[in-house]
Amino acid sequence: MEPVSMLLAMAYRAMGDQFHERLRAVELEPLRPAHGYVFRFLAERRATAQDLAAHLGVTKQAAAKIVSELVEWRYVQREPHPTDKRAQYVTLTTKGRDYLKFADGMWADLEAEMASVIGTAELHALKGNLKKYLDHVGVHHLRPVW
Amino acid sequence: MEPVSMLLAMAYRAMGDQFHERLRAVELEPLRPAHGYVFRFLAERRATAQDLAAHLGVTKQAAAKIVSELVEWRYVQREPHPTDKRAQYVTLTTKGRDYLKFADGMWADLEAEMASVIGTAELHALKGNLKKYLDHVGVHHLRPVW
DNA sequence: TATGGTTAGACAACCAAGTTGACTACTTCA
DNA sequence: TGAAGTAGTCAACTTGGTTGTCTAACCATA
Repeated sequence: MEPVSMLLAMAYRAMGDQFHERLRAVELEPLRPAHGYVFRFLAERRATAQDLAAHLGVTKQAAAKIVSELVEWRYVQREPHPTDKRAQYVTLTTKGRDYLKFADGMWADLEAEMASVIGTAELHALKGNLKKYLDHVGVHHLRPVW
Repeated sequence: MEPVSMLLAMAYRAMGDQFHERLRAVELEPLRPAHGYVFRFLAERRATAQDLAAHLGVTKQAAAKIVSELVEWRYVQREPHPTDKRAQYVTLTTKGRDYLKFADGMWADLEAEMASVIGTAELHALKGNLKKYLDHVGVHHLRPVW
């Protein structure tokens, strides 16, 4: 039997491929996986470009480039930082939140398909065990898989 | 609860991070994930650069570059194609097979750690369900997650 | 058996997404 | 209040890919 690592990679890639295939049908701007990680991060907090850089695991210059792109496409906007005049907060616009909602819907569809294949209880157990493992290794949030 | 897609990505990335961390301690050449996919593919068959390109989902030129690199490091070697004078087979050297064995051992260690956290039976069920899903979506072998 | 279409691999020019390094303006702390 | 550190920008470079072109070899068919 294949190692779990390989099965995890295959399953993740299979879902991701279907996600992007469905996405291609509707989207305008060429959104890449990195953008998804940004949206998801910004959904939970206000963040500076530096915060994003740390989260994505890239340099601040790379993060700044991504932010500029997303600002241009109006998915995010810059706001003055209340206390630090050097910094700017980056936040989701309505368009950004709408996109995230749409993407979450597609992920949920793919999850439902998985549930229909392996069963709801099995899916629930699978998720529970993955969480247990993640908790054990101390991973608590999604970082990019590149 | 997070979507499965996210849990799969997190778990895969968590295992991958540990793998590369352990790898860093011993390796000489700067092997990247792409190389792992090449080794694993070559372990099962003789392949031309074109076959590799198709498997990796990159152009033949990109595949050729990777092959040249691995030949230089002596992980793989080129062999004349028996019937097609244009083509060359790429095969693993002893060094390549040794590396693969070593890597598989590390993946097995990480899997054992997972088993110790969630239980052997649970791990077995998890793998079985992932395979069932992969079978349903028609994915039968590992393609790179980039 | 000649010939036209296809394919494997090499070479070159280019591109995208990251990097490092340097700088300014502002912040923080002893 | 001065020195060290930090947010963001600009510019040069690196890397890992791309497209485009070419040659030699293959293969189908008339």
